[in-house]
Amino acid sequence: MSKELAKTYDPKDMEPRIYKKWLDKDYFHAKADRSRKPFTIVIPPPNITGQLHMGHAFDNTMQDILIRFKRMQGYNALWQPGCDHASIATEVKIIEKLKEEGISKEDLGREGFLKRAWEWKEEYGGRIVEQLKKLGSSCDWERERFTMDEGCNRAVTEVFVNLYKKGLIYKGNKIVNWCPVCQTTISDAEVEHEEQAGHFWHIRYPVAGTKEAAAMLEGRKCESFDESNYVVVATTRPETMLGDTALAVNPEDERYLKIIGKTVVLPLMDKEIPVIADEYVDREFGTGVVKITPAHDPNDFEVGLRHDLEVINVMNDDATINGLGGKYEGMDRYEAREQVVKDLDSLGLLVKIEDHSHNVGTHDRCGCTIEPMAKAQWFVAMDELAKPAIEVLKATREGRECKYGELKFVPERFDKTYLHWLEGIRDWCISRQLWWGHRIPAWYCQDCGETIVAKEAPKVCPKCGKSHLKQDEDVLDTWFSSALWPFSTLGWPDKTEELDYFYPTDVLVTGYDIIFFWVVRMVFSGIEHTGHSPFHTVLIHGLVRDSQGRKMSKSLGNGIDPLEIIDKYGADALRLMLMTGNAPGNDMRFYYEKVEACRNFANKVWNASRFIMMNLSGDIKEPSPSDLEPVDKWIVSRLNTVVRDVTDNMEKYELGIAVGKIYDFIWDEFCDWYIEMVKPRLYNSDNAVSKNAALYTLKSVLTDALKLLHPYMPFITEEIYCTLKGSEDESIMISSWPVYSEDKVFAKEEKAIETIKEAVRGIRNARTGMNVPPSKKAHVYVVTDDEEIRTTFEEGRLFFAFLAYASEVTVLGTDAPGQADPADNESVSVVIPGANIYIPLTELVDITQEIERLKKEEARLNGELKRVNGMLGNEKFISKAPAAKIEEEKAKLEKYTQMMEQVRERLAQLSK
RNA sequence: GGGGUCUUAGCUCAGCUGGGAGAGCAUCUGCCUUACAAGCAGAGGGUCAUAGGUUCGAGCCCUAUAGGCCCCACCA
Repeated sequence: MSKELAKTYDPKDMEPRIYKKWLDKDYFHAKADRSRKPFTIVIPPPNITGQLHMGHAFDNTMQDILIRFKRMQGYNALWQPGCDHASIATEVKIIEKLKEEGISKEDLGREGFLKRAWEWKEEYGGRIVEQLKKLGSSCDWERERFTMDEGCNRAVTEVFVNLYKKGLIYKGNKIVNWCPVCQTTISDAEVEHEEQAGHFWHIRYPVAGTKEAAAMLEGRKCESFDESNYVVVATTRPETMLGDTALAVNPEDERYLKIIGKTVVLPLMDKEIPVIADEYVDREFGTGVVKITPAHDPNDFEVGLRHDLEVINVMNDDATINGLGGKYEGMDRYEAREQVVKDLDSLGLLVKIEDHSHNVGTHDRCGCTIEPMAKAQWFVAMDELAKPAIEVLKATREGRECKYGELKFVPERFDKTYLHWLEGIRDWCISRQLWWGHRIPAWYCQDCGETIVAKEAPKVCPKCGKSHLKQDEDVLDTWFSSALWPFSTLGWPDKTEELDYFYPTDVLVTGYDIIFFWVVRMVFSGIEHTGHSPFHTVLIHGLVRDSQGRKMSKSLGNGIDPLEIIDKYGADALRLMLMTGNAPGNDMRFYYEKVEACRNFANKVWNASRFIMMNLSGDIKEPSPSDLEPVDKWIVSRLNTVVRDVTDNMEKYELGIAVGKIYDFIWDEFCDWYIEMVKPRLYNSDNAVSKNAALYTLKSVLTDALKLLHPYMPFITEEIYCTLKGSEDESIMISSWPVYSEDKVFAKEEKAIETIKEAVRGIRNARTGMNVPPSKKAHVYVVTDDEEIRTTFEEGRLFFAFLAYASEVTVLGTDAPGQADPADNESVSVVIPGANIYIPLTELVDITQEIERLKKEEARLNGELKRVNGMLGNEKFISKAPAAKIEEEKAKLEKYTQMMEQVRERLAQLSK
């Protein structure tokens, strides 16, 4: 006894109920099992600060589709879930919250703060997981992990220590990106460059020992300058001159040859600095003289290294000037800039100010302008790590074997993004001046200064034996642990069964915006620590934008909450909307109309299923092949093709194309044609065999179509499937994926039904053209000398009549004896290949209208003939095109020629 | 400065290895045809940005141009 589907499609109660069932049945759980092939996806771990947004919905829908598809195909599918501690993002949020309570993180102290952070994690960490469940995500929740759980912590320490021992992690005093607001370093990937309008200040630096220098040193404004006694430097950041330790010119610049090796006096700081020659200086740019501030500019830092210049950091961590900045101490960097310019002007050293737009680095999180600063930080040396990560992708693309496995991006164009970043990569600054995160496993001996990097806190210093050790205060960049995610979650560094079985994983799904942050780092980490690329395919998607194409963002307030959409339209509709009509890697816009259209499709599926079930009474037996009618074979054959194409598309990650085909099949072919075609058989109980064949076909085609749709719309398909099976113990998600079969190819029936469809369309078209209401039935004559067509219409008489609003169908030959000639003036005619169809509409027909219509048809055929003849008349086409294509065109020529004859004949009759 | 990408119906977008231009929404016309008005049956609407090229054949491949978007980059 099957229970009935509710009258209207209502996802609201259904979806949570079904999700709970799946959980209860443990369908999402995957265990290592040597007898089966694994398929693994690791989730991009959402931040514990997170709320599900459209981007997550998009990303996770794609993953769920792949996982469900593979699971149905028989793979042992694991979707490994978990969350990210999101070091800086979470810390910032907690600080905000503390601020509301009127306390700072320093008030709490490190330990107290961490306690609060863990409380935060407990409170908010589970929220996004609940939201992912609402979306239908079939993650193996029993394996849920966290980047700061015990296992991940061990992986992080292991990696850090290993890389340190290999010399690939080092502590160095280098220039880093410093965020004065967050008061921490950030990596290059976290810096956003934006064009800003600024100025070029041209400043005189007097040569040491000149009268100009003397005047300056006395604090007098110099009124006249001797040209050879100074050089002019153009700078966009005058305040950094407080830390200048040289001026540089190009060694081949004739203008400045004489001054190389001399010293100038640094204005305001009143000290002498050398003029050096370095290739780095572009003669054409600015004045050709560059001030060198090694502590506050990455290029200058490099120049400083080459020339052994002093590095003077003139700023505090909040970007105010420090004690090394003379009288500007305490001023903010922008205040200092103003004051410096003013002071230079009063000394007569400011030549001019030009407008100049230049790129300014900002922190992607807070938007604050980055201050490059020389600081002692921990780095990962990238050169050696990048090489195999580049190699594995190139090898895959070139079809070469690679010991690191395979790696490719879908779509392919993101290869370039990946390679370009890796090829130009600089060392990765991994230390952060934060508290929430993995603390760096380095200890410093307070007595002898030794640095000890170890998995466990050392008791005594191995060098001096004293026990006065202090751990490094900093934590690691949050991406350091994310980089290990594909293997740390499977148990690494232990040799677990899971790691052995599920790793390397298969596909990674993520947005193009985090290729640098995450994908690159997972690949080189995976290769370095496990010997393999952590996945063979990276499926890249774009951003979900608002209806005007803007990024959804909090500040704009244009974000659309997926949960609201799920609440209103259902998760299935949302999922379908996200996957429809979008090419891989492209951004998409969110429209309510699109969600509605998808909800309507769900409703269509619902009602079609309801209709079928309404008619399923008693036992439906599998009919013998001979009991299947041509229409049944037609839909089976069509489904078979769709199964093949959809599977093929999905295997190539063409998820949008695949679902488009499923959608068209269900709506157009199955609902609008097949169901309508079999209705007369369902309503007529006289022929039990025929009715059974129809019902069986309806049920089996629906079942397979639901299976194809299941990865995209898991809830509705499960609900219908179970109702159809009459048992809640069944589940479509563990049913087997339909397979293409040669036994289900019915070419003859496909052709026959297409002929009938064409006739039906022609008749409907003609009737509409004459404004005949469907309720007005009419006698339809099919006139043909083609035996096959004749049989087709004889066999399909019942449904043909139903679809063509016929009171009666008569099939006859052109010279049928004893029949009234249907081709009299009082009828409408429809021409299809191989046959003429006449409908006497005595009282309604309008001859002029009919002639008009036929002339239009004649024109259309003319166009077709012209095209075909053009091709076939082209010698080059005949000699070069594939034979099959030529045959195809010849067949068309024959078809159109014949139809044209029929049309002209009819026109001649009517014009009499 | 380098790279990528887009320009297809009024709107938003598909168009998989080149072989008769598609969908959804919108518009127009009929239909309450006993699964569905969240529906059914029809209709109109496109020199596929521009100019060349390759090819028997180009929305698709190549080159250039125009405009839009994105990413990367240490020209002070």
